[in-house]
Amino acid sequence: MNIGAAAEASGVNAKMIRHYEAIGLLPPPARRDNSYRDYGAQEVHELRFIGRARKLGFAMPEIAALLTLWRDKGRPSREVKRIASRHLDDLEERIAVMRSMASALRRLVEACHGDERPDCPILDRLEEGF
Amino acid sequence: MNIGAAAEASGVNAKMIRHYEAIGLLPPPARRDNSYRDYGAQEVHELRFIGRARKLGFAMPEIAALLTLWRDKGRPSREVKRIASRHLDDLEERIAVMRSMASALRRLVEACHGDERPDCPILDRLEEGF
DNA sequence: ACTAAACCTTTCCATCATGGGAAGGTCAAG
DNA sequence: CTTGACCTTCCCATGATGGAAAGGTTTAGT
Repeated sequence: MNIGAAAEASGVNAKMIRHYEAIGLLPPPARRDNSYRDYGAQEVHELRFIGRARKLGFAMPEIAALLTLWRDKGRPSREVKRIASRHLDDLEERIAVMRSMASALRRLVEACHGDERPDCPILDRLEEGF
Repeated sequence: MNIGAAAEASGVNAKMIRHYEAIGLLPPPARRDNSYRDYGAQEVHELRFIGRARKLGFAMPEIAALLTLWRDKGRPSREVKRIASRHLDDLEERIAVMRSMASALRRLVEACHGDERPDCPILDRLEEGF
């Protein structure tokens, strides 16, 4: 299977597949005589795994760790849970930050009359920082 | 006022001040004989504005637009409100995405017993994608 | 007056995930 | 036999941030 077909089958585009190989996330695949990369079902399976982990917002080092654990059929689930929990904490932290940004902004937007007059609580806030 | 002092006074570090100048967000400041950048109260005021906008999560193009409006004392608040509203929508969209990531992950983490046994719903989910 | 520290300058490089584009080789269908 | 759709590698760009080098200047301490 060429890289384009593997991309299609896995949902990870060809550019990214090469990238994941370059950063060592994936082992270099077999090459055909024409030097084209050649992928099989297993590789596509791993690519799918990566794609799903990205959709859950895992960063690349975390994905690398999860992938290693996934390949190791005897891994302790403790390890996996630890990585996922840490990521979850991180996500929740970032959500909290964004929520506080959003609520501050929402108050300002609601307070701004938004017409042709120049006075605006949004700019006041950015100016004064109160 | 040297760049270091302006950084201290505004809370925006010197590296970033030069960067904002380089991307055209700030006009090039006066230079002293020694070619050091020379800042006054107005510049520090603008830097503070930028810092606060960053804290509210505005992206640089948005900040550039807000800064232009802020400088224009006769701007219609409508413009400002429009930019802020759009950013707010964007923030809320991203929060929603992250919340759905987090809740999916939370369910998985809770379902994983996290001991020395190898079976793990987190990996199952990444594998199967159900 | 000399020296060392603490500034300042520019320029280059790196991050992280993603992708555009060039230049060139290969393959399949018309 | 040409055309178009692949593939290859390599370089560059993003956005916000910062590290580091190599060099000039100012300030403080002796």
